[in-house]
Amino acid sequence: MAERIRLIDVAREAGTSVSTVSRALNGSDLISPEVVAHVRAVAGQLGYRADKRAQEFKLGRPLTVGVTVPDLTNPFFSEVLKGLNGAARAGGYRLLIGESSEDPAEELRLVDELVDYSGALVLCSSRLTRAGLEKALAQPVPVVCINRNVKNAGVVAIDYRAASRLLLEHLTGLGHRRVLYVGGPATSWSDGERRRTLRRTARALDVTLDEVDGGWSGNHGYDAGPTVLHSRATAVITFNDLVGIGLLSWMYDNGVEVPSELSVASYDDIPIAAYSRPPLTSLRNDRAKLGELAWDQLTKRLGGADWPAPDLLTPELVVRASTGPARRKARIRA
Amino acid sequence: MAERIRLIDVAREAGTSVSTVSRALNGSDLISPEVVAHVRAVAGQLGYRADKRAQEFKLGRPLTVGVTVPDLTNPFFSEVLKGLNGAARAGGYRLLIGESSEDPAEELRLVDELVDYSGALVLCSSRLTRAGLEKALAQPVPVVCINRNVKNAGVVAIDYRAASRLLLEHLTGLGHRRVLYVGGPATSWSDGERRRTLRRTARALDVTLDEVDGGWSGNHGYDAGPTVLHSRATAVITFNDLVGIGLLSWMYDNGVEVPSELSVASYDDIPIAAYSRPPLTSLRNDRAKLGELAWDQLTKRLGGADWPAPDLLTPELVVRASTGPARRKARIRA
DNA sequence: TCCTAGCGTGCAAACGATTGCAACCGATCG
DNA sequence: CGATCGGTTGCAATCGTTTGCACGCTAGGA
Repeated sequence: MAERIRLIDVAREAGTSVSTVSRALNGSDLISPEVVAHVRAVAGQLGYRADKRAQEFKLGRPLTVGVTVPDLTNPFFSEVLKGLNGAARAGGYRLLIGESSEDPAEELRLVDELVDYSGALVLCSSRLTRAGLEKALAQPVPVVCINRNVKNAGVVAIDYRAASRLLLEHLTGLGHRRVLYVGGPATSWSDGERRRTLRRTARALDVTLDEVDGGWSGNHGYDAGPTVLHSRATAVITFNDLVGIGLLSWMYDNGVEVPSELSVASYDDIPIAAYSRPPLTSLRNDRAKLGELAWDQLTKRLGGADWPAPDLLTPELVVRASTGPARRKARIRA
Repeated sequence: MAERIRLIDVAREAGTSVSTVSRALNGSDLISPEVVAHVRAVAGQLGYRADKRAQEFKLGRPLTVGVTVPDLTNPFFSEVLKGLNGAARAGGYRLLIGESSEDPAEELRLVDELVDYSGALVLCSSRLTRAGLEKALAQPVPVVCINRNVKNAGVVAIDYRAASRLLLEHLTGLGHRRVLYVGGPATSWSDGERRRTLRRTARALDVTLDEVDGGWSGNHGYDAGPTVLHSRATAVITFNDLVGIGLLSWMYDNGVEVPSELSVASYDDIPIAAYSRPPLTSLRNDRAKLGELAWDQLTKRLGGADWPAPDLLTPELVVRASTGPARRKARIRA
């Protein structure tokens, strides 16, 4: 916890002015090589480190990106953060992270706070209301939305149309004609997209699609067990893998064989999807890439360009043991 | 993306000086109530928002806590972050998060960078070498270590002595006399603690303890499958749940019945531990609390006090279906 | 009526860096 | 030998805010 060495300390020690030291350290060509060497030496010896905050303050824009996520503990968001963090760091930026706990009001507060420190904002699966989003976009910094489609902002999202098609075609290929979707949080744009695209594709494939509300966690999936059991569907698609794994667990606990009695498939393919029993059929998407693309859009925009077209990431279906041929008849139990 | 309103703009509009505006807005008692009201009104009307960075710059210490974690996608760390984030925000601080990717050199670089912006540092399960840690502690900001014991720093950790005892007593209670520990990353202090306390407790309980190296992910656990199978242990303790679930998966794929042929238990009890097949016996610890305690230590220290004594969190054993009575004879196969 | 006390307000310095501009130096050229 | 020029260097302003200090005004007491 030593005292901080400032520019002026180096200057005094080197017998020059602060401006000379600043220029020498920043590689200006207006300074004679000997002086540069000398100053560098002195600075090194004193252990001088520029006060980044003062630097950025003087220079203007903060080299910080504010990010909001609904839930830090959700692997989906962790990986997006990982990708974004890596890209931003490579670009000399840092991440200021805020967690909204799935609460739109809290997210709005976060945005308000983050913008004070950030030169740009990334809203990850924003749960904001439309009005809230408007407010966020009115902030004096560029905003990128991940998994939410908005005008006048950068947009990076998963191609849910392709995703839903992959899922439903896989299931129809196995003979399923009646599919149940266990949904996510009502505030989630991507849940809406999943529903919209599923409905549309179901119609095209002549599949009957039912929907029930769920949530975003394993518990939500577990709790949906009874409802799923009493539905007439032979296959279930869950909002995400956490819900899917929770549902599998309920099925196991209640003696329902997967996939012989019921097929389960899901979105996201988080790492543990491969380790559930049975391993979960899911849609792999490159979440880290989502973060990287968000950063790309941001740099373009910060570079003065207009917002690029939305980046859509096409997922890939990973078929595992949780899906299989449809059983012949509806099971009636309990 | 409108122009920023500064203090001077408000002053001009209100017909006073910047100092008056500043004082009025900050609630100084040196200003007459009418002026305060007027200034407040004007500021509100103009939509003035203080430039936090300028403010903090002037005021000194940054209201930011730098945090390092080995891996953002590990649920353990996500939850610690969640707790820390909540506590810090409540205290008016923000989190600047860095991910070291389990790499000590990268962690050192991160520390170096984070101190430029932070008034305090939290190292979460630091993978730093001893020398690296020395350097980190030499930084001009207070440092708290989570799950790593260091002098001259705040320390918050899980009580591994209690943890290992709970695990081994549970297993010996089921008749196991030979236990294998599948270890974590070599750079992990907590892996060292797990080993140390397991050995010690094993000696006390007259249990034979073998050890093999593993890692921190599901893949590491899966890969350890063959080694585990060929060992003479009837029960396995894994470094964490991810490793444990990976191992369970290998056992399943290779027809080894858990727990009848082999018991598996682990540390941490992350949410999905309850949803593995079979559900994993594990040690529940309040990870969010780790983050909160780290913040508590920090505030005390920032308040001028010395570092408090280390906080030790005692975990609780959650017995699930992955552990059962020891089989009678060593299985010899393959 | 004059002095003083005290409240309210504004000026200016400060935080630590960057940078435009002016000044100064020696050397070169006319 | 003096003017000029190119190459270095330092002075001072600046970013947006807070705050010590001094100043002016009003009111109250002598």
